[in-house]
Amino acid sequence: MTERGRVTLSDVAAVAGVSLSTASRALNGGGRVSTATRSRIAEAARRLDFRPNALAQSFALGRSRTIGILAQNARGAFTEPVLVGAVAHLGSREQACLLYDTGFDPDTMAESVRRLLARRVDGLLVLGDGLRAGMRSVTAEFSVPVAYAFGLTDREGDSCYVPDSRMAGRLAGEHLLSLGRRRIAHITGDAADTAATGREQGLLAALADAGLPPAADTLRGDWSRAWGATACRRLIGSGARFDAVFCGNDQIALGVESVLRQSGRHVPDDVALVGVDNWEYVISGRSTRHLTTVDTGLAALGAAAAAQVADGREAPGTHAHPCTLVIGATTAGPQPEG
Amino acid sequence: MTERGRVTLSDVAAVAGVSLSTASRALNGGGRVSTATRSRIAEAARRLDFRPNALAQSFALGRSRTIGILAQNARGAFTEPVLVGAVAHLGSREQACLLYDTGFDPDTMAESVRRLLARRVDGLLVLGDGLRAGMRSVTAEFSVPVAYAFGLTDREGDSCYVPDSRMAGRLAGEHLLSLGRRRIAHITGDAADTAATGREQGLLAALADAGLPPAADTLRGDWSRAWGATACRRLIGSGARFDAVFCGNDQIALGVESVLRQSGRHVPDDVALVGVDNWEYVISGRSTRHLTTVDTGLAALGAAAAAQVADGREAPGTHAHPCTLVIGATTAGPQPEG
DNA sequence: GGCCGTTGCGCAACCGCTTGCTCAAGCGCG
DNA sequence: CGCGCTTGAGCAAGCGGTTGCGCAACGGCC
Repeated sequence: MTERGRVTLSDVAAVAGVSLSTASRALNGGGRVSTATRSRIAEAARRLDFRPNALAQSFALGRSRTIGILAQNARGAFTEPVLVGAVAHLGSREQACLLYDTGFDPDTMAESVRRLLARRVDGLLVLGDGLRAGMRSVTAEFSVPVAYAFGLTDREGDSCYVPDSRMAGRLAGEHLLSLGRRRIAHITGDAADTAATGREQGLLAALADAGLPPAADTLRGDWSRAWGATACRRLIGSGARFDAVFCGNDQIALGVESVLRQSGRHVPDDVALVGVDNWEYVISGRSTRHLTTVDTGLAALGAAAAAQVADGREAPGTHAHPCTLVIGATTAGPQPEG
Repeated sequence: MTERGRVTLSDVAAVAGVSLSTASRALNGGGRVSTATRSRIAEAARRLDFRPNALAQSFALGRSRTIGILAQNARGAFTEPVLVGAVAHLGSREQACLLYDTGFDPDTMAESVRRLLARRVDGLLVLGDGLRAGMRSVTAEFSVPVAYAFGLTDREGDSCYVPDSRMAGRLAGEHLLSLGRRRIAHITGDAADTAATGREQGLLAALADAGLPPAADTLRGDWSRAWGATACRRLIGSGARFDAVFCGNDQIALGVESVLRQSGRHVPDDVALVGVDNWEYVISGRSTRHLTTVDTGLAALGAAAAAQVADGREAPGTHAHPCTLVIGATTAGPQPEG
């Protein structure tokens, strides 16, 4: 025993003077074992520094302690945080994960599903690539829990986790209103993207609650800085008066800010600015944040979806994941730098 | 057989009319099996759609098909891409991964190491948090391959993968020189960070090769946009003449750009600008990139480190991972928007 | 005091696959 | 023609646990 290898359960049993089965039952909490015997075995395990062979255990139990992850585009800017959040959470629950980056090809995806089944994964997390199109549901092909993050499926009742876009718009709107802004314009991205429409709805709802109309019709384009600049010029050119702009994402906000300054307007005194995505990272805590933005909480979203897969039993269905407001210089105080 | 469960190897053996052992050897390629028998078994396996029980296989082989990942800070802005690159690569090699996000506490780390050993991981990837401080080497505690990404260890001979900071500076410098810029200034972050010093050295080397001095002394501060703005004002105030600024990261570059414009200088005609990190994401391919930057290739770095762990046999030692130049509007052509 | 229910523990089967060893057959060479 | 080596294939052990079932001891109740 303990020759030069590991301590096995039979070592523990021998030391405790019981049989393998009793030792197993004692350590797993199940079965009928007297308190005295149980503690004797526990003590022996502790003394020997017994660590169960996870491989054998998994095998005997038929559970792999592994969660499969199917990503349509793991390297996407938005999927990365979701993925990391999920993987980190799984780690904290002692679950390994096996990631297949399938792209959008149904055949590759089907093949990956077969591989995961062969590997006896304990659960499956499917990572979408945003809200553009519904994913094909694979829930029925698995007997283990399946959840979807950052995307919706074509099947009712699947556990889907998506950012709460309406909340993002509402948070931004309410923040601007709380600063006394009354003429709020909205510049956003792709109208086909439900993130854009959700954020817009949230903003409009906040404005409606305050009894205010938007300062101008929503300007829709793409998600780029260039579009933000173009749209801002158009907004200025239209003659509309506005004291705040809610931008569909941070890139747009940067473009807008740039044009505002060129036109002689001061940010945030003349025009306050809010983006979405919290793309600006802060390395040291000292530096102040430039852009006020809404953090969509993607990592937490990934963790929540992972929790559903690993631990189960949140109610199935679509979960809109909350977001948070992050205040920066573009809505607060004077803006001293850059 | 095939009752209601899975197809097992004994089913295949029975169909092929051979013993379990022969079937096992035939499918694994090893042992001595005649070509005829081998193909008969392969055919049977195909017909039955046999998929080996990965759990049992792992158990018998003593390999978990799992790589441990020890991250000091998984949610760091820079570790995320490294992590995703690594996890994705491991997936393509059929390796699961088990992530422990330990923080910097040595005790937590030691406990995680023990857990990973108990789980019989096939390899270990340690994810640092940049180049600030050396990590404690754990290579000796494992009999399986260990690699370190995004950080160096306190032990000679470990397999470490870090970004090539000098190359980043050199690429930026050579690009600016190739555009005809001759008065290149440098604004960068924390002088204690080897990423900052490496990039600076690379830039200076490129300038020296061209027989040019820098346009001004390097300005060192932090990595923030605010510092970029401050430094740029200082640079202008110093009266130095310059037609390009290489910025230690993209945030600094944004701050610099903002001040340049306020001061009436045109980017890139009057002053060209290069950052580092490639922080600007591009959602649709159409939109043009704003900032010229150096992509440090963190995902590829993670993949390379993972490859070393999973497949082994690159030479051990420190590997400086190459980076690439990404051209945007701040060095190319006229800058139409924002 | 006898009977039955409960409790505590061990025996042995089993999970599905890998692999060392054994044995039989085939074949070339002296 | 016989010997020994090579080749092909099977037997069975073992990996390290889990678990159904059986058995013995014990205690309460009529």
